[in-house]
Amino acid sequence: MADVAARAGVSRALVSIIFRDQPGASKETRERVLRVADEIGYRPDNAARLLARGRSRTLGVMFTVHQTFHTNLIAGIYPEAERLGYDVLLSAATRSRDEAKAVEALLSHRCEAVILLGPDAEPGYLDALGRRTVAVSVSRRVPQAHVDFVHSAEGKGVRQAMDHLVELGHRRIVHIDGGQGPGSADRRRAYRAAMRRHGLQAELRVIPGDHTEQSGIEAGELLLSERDSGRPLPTAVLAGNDRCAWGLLMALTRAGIDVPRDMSVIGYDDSHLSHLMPIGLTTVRQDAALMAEHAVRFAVERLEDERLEPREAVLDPKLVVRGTSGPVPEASA
Amino acid sequence: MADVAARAGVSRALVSIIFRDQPGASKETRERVLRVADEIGYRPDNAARLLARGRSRTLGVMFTVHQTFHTNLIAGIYPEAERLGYDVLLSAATRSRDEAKAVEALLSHRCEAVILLGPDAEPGYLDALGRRTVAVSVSRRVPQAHVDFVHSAEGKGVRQAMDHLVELGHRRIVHIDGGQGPGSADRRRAYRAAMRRHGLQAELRVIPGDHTEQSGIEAGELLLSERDSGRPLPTAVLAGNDRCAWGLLMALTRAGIDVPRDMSVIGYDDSHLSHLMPIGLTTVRQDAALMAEHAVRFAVERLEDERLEPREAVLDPKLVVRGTSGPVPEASA
DNA sequence: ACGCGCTACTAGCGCGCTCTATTGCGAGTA
DNA sequence: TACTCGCAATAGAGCGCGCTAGTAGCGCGT
Repeated sequence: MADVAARAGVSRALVSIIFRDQPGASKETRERVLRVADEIGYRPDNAARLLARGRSRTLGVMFTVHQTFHTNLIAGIYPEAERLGYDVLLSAATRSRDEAKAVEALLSHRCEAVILLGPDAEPGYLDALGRRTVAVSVSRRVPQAHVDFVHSAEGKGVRQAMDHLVELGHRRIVHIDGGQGPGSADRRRAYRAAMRRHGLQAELRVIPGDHTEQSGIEAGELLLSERDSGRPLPTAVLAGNDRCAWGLLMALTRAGIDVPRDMSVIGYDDSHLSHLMPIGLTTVRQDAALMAEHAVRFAVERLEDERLEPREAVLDPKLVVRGTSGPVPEASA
Repeated sequence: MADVAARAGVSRALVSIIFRDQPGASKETRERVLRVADEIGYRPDNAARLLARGRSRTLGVMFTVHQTFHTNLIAGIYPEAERLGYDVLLSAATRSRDEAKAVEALLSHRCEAVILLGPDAEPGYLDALGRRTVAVSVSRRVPQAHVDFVHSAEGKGVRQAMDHLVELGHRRIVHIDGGQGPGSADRRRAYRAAMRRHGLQAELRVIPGDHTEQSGIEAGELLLSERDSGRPLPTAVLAGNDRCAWGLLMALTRAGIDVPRDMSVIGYDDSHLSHLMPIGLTTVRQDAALMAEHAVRFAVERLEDERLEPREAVLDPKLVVRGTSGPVPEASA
């Protein structure tokens, strides 16, 4: 920076002003300085900036490798952060690197706030973290922790999906559970409520699973083996998420079950998987871009007004009807 | 830090020494300082450290959202970097944020080197970047650029896969291409060479595609529609990668084609997708952990010895035989 | 008595930048 | 002429740390 100043015949302070796009420099000087900087390849050093500013204007994002939905969120976080003048730093939690470690890395790089994508940490940790810094939890609600929450109204999404299936004449509707995954508890509860509301409590059935393709495959194999021993297949399945639905479809297709003719399948997330099958997966869309936008806004607003208390955003998901849901099979109608 | 020093009754310098785990402080003082620091919640500020040190000991990693293989690499980068005493910062390229932008973010945060996972940028840019800083390209080879390369011997992997298929009696082997994707050109070339070597040049066929499930589905539909107009199906397909293989399997299974009875399918990457089908996907494993390790080592070694020239690591991939490859169908034998 | 080497600790500069306060200067006003 | 005003530009402190060059104290041998 000093070099640039010397070469352009101005003070370092003026160079600083120019690189911060602040008023206080004439057009000509501005251009000259920028040109000189370009010539000698000068680029402002962020670390020093942060240090001098006291504020880093940087948001940290903790995510989990292998979670497809997280990548959608990340894609949505960048533009919103940029719009609000914040920088974004990413840190991944992996098998050998737990969430706390990923968060520490962010904090030590002076992130002013952390956005946690589907955190799996215990409530006590989240609460402590939320009191030490501004934290936002996406996709996971932990009411007792001092952090913002952004998630979708799981209940509403499930209800829409269930209403859709019932309207198509389905009665034997099974739910494959998402286990400990974010939102699963709410989805399970909403499934149960919907079954009761439609007078189908006798048909209610939850198959344990998790948010992986593997659990969909296993659930499918379970259902198929049951069919072989006489129990009728359900006419519709509400999967815990898209990956699970995808695994289920795999198992069904292999067994010659035609979806949606013989069975309807509904996923959850509207991830990129949904578009893969030629017929498309009927699923519940969680608007990742909107969730990301809220998460960033919550963080930034709390940073800029310390008195603000953590808030909660519950976004409405939307049923996206594609090819894997259809009327109930003739035989069962 | 000054607070800690005051509270512990020592100088700032000593606190600094203790937090850097350097010799020069007695056991008792060390413990006392650490205890005090813990009490007032002090944690060293990385940004200031970097600034003062001149060296950041931080590696930047640019990756692309939605690339499953990248997440495996990331998981492998962390432990190796930690082992060598380096910190890791992640920056994602998305639809609205190109690679250059992601790299700039890393550089402005004082990363000493950047590791580019499957970069898609043009050679000129890579070369310029490689001269400005230490850069490592993983999965993509751009010989004319001044950067290290880590990739796997695509040719060897393809050859193993082809030998495996030929040994099983296959002759009509089609390759679905990976388009511009990293490694595709080599894989395509190796496929051609293998076909010729086995005297199958007459059967040689490359279907254009890319590294997505969608392209696998489309290729599958193409093959099926050709069958309907009389052209026999290939007995085996070598897909551009696992995602493509997965899409192909989807299309085939839907059409009642049994894999591997009617057709063999081989993927590439050994991503987590490979384990999803009950029978498992025969694929070529690229050892992500090993690639990550090499990438980190290349970067670090070049950082610590400026005279070092960029190097290239070509890792041997390994064919993993699972359930989607089998002997050629009776009728075609 | 002296120097010597060792450990435990400290003073204080500087990393590259931001920011507040201040100066210089030409134009507008009374 | 004397003044205020506004703009362009600058001086200089300081952000939180690392690091070099020290100092103080102590046991040792001569």
